[in-house]
Amino acid sequence: MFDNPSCINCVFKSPATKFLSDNEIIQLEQNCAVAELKPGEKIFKQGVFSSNIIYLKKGIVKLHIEGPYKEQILKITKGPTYLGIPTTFDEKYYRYSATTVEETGVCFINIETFRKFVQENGKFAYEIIIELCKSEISLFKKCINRSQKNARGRIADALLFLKEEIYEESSFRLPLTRNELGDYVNTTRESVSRILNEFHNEKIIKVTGRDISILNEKLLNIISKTG
DNA sequence: GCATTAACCACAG
DNA sequence: CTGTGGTTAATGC
Repeated sequence: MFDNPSCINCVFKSPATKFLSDNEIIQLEQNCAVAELKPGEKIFKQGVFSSNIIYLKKGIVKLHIEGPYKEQILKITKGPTYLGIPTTFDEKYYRYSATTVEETGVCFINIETFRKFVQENGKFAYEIIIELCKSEISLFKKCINRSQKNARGRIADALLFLKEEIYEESSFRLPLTRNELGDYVNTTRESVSRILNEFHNEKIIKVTGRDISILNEKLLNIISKTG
């Protein structure tokens, strides 16, 4: 499952690691483990001692948290990106979980090594900050989406997000079950089912099981804004 | 009151 | 894991 990585020649090198010196790259290689994960595998789990920063090279991942009543999917993200910085850098335990939703390549990076790069290499640190900023802004959007829109609007928003930010195509296969999509946009699986069917009947999207094609993006945009 | 929205429940593929 | 129908509670004219 684990291989010794060759970071210098990695084709998935992150913007941040491009600023590492040769010496630092060697340190990275010595303090990092690579793994290929199948869909549905946990990368890390809420409540467990956190000791690694994860670099997601490729693949799609859901970040989720066990709330007082039910599961909440916080965000869906794809590589290349780092995972777990907020919960590993300054916290003892993972405050949320990360689970793959498709074939995924990850690197587990020792937190002390990562911390050292941030402290000693300004350009590296700058790239990390940029990524954290983007993530926070995107979460602000989701916050508004979840709290100020009706169910149709929230689902429309999620479909547009998947199209634009994840797949970059109008047709894609839902990475989540209806239930999980509900956990993502704060609704029930029944409502997700019904609304996807409504969109289908209104010729806004084409739904075949988990396969989605967006037919009328303009209308979907309007729905995502107004419900 | 009346309509709309969405959650909850139950049952069936 | 999904889809559907009935019911119910909350909210807004």
